[in-house]
Amino acid sequence: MSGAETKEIILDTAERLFAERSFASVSLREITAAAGVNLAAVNYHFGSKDALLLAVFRRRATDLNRERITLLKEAEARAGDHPVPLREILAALLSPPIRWTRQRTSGLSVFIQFMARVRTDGTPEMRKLMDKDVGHIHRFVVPTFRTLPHLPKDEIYWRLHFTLALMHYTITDLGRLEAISGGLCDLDDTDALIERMIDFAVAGFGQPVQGGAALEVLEAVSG
Amino acid sequence: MSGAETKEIILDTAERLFAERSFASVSLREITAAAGVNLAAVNYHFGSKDALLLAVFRRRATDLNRERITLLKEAEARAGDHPVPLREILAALLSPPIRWTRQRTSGLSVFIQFMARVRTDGTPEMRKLMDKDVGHIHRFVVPTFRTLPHLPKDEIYWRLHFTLALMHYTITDLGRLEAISGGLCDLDDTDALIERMIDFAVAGFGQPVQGGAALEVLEAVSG
DNA sequence: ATATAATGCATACGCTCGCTTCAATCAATG
DNA sequence: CATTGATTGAAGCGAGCGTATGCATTATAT
Repeated sequence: MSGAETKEIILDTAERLFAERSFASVSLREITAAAGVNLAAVNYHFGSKDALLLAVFRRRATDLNRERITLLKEAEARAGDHPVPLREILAALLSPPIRWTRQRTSGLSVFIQFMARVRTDGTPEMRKLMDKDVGHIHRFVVPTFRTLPHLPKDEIYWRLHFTLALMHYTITDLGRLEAISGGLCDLDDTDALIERMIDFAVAGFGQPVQGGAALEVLEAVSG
Repeated sequence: MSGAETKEIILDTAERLFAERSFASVSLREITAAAGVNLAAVNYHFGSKDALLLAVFRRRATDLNRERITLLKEAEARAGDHPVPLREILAALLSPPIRWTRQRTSGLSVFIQFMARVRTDGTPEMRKLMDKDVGHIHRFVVPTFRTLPHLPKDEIYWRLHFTLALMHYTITDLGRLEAISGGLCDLDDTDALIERMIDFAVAGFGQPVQGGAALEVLEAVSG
């Protein structure tokens, strides 16, 4: 096995285990045993456990955001001079991570769960990783302002926050839905799942502002 | 200091630390040091670290669900023979944990974050705790079926899932919203926050079913 | 007041952790 | 084939972990 192959196997295994359990509860011995490599390989190739976590993150994070931005730019191109329909902005934001989650063959799937864990595992290493990801959201805030000019900006932030909630919770706790519904909900149709989620979010954006009606937004929302 | 006092202090401190960081990354030495008690006190009063986690959970979980059920029953009483307005069902489900989160003086606040961590910390101990909480949701599913008889049941499950997402994400990641919005959003007005969240969810419930319109639900939703 | 139980405290055990060391092995090069 | 640099393997280090033990201290009850 070449050195590069060893690195990849370690990254894959660590990504999977970190996605499943908390950073502190996964030991290097467990990772290396599952990966079939020597214990010392992690420190040789990555330097430390913390650095391994960072490497897992780095390997895929840029890909994900690139995919989102590509979708957003396509939507902007389609819109021309007009504001981008909200539905398409949200689709660019939500569909890549959801799709990644659900293509079971690829390592991208577990990476999304890994990301979700990073957001909730309160260790300092995790928080550092999280902060690297805040800036990308702003790229989606700006076109949303333009699409929904009648909504106060703080209201848009709130509703984007709730939209991210849908995504985040769906990624981490879809199994819970299966348990609650007794298997009634079809979790395998990814496209339908994304549509459902976007429908829900778009409806949330379309509601009038608290304390005052703003029905104009309904037009912009439906694009 | 009496034995009961010691137990309470340990529970408070453990609850806080477990809310902040992952179960595995918080050591008994850290807990007992922060609590100002002896290291052996945990094993004396609770038996083990796992048992301490369980005790933290037990102490408050019943209170939370009792409060939710009380609100739901009040809403049912007000409704009489009519279906309970969706808004009130969701308020009963969402407002207790959100209120608990935001009353900074009380330990209830950190307990909600503790619960949120339990849901995402993938350790086996945590999963056991999670499973204890599934059943309570069903109490809210049934009246929702009755209020929205035109919606397919799986659709209701989906939208309840999304609603729980709003709650969960808001509890865990409100700081993120503050960062993204640059402090624009007012996070201190709890009532307004709850209203916003319920508005968003009600709007999501009010949308027509995928592939077909069902405008009747709009009446039921607004109650 | 004295006996008895409950609790607090300091310490230590056994274990696993992340990390290091150093010799063995492999691959490529001259 | 010998040499060299990169990688792997096995063993072990000190530190921190959860837990157990033994004894001091305090509270309770007769």
